[in-house]
Amino acid sequence: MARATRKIEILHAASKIVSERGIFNLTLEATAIEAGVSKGGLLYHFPSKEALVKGMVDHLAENYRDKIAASVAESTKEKGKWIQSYADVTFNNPYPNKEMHAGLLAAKAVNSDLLDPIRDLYNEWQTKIEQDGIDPVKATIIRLATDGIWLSELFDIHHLGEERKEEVYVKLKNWIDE
Amino acid sequence: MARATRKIEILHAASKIVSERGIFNLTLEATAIEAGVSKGGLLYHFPSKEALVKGMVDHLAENYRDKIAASVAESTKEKGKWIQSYADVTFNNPYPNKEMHAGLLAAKAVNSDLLDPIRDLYNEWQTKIEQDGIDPVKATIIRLATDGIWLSELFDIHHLGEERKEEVYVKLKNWIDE
DNA sequence: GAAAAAAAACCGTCCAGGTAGTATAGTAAA
DNA sequence: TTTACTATACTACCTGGACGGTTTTTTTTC
Repeated sequence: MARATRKIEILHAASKIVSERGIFNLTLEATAIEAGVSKGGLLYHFPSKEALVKGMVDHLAENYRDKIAASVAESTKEKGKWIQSYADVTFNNPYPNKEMHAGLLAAKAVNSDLLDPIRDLYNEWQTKIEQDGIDPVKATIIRLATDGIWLSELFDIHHLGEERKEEVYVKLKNWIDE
Repeated sequence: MARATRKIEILHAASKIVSERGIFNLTLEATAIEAGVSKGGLLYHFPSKEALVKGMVDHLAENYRDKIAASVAESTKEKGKWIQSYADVTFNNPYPNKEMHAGLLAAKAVNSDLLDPIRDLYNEWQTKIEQDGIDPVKATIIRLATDGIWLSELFDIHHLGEERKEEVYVKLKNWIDE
């Protein structure tokens, strides 16, 4: 194995293009150039554009799952560790979120079915969050609010100031332990 | 055919295509066919694809603004009528939301600057929501949670069951008046 | 442990099909 | 006369993917 990283490099390149230049600029050639590989080389790893986008989504879903799981494993809380971890990771990790944004947009554009791994992820989390020792409705609201932050970052629609964002974060956190 | 409606029909057709077939199928020809107009006719109203997408966003921003404003005007509440209206409209109006989804995705794909009218809208609402007689952090959380519903509908990621959605809605509503 | 064979990783060009936008000539109604 | 279109043809360009190579790495054989 020359290096399993080549595939990953290509996926990062693709995400970068979507983030910085938009989905219409995600072409095979542009991705190849960004990744420093030839078009043929790219097609060796991902035999079609759809395969490339599928690769993006699968990869980020796995990453995100691990990230949350690691945070949960570290937690010493008795109740609400899942929702706490979900909020922590989303509020404090701009980087994987950016890849997530790119992956979601690309998948939505190319073929909605490619979003299935994300759907699975959400279903898993929602189940965990609802069975985590706190009121499931409350937990769901916290999840939704966290997703709301996400939506505004995805479209750059309305950035809460850092201060207000922090206030929201603290209030949600306290609410978990109430 | 009535005059002013043609442009709007074209915009609806464009939204429909984005919703049902994805952004890559939003071509000038497909839009013209869907709207029952010739390609030349479409280009008469919208001289470029970007102009078309701009039309989509401008139109839906205006619509949404009116919708919320109407709900606020109807409200008899003293406090929290803005956040209440925002939640009401978003939770209970699947239709304009669909157009919003299409417009957001199209604008994000074609040219992020086209999202400016939506940004203005959000800034206006956020200001109103924070100056509406209730704790601004609480109000912001409710807004975010409402946006969270939106996110999951946009990507069809995780549909809360109707029951849970209703529970969330009720809890948020009660929280406003607390 | 070196040579040979096989597999994996990668290159770069070519092409058919599609798309935005232009051009033009004409029609119908207000 | 202007506005609001229809219909068709055309251009200039881009893109996905096929294809036939080449190089690098791994495995097998002697």
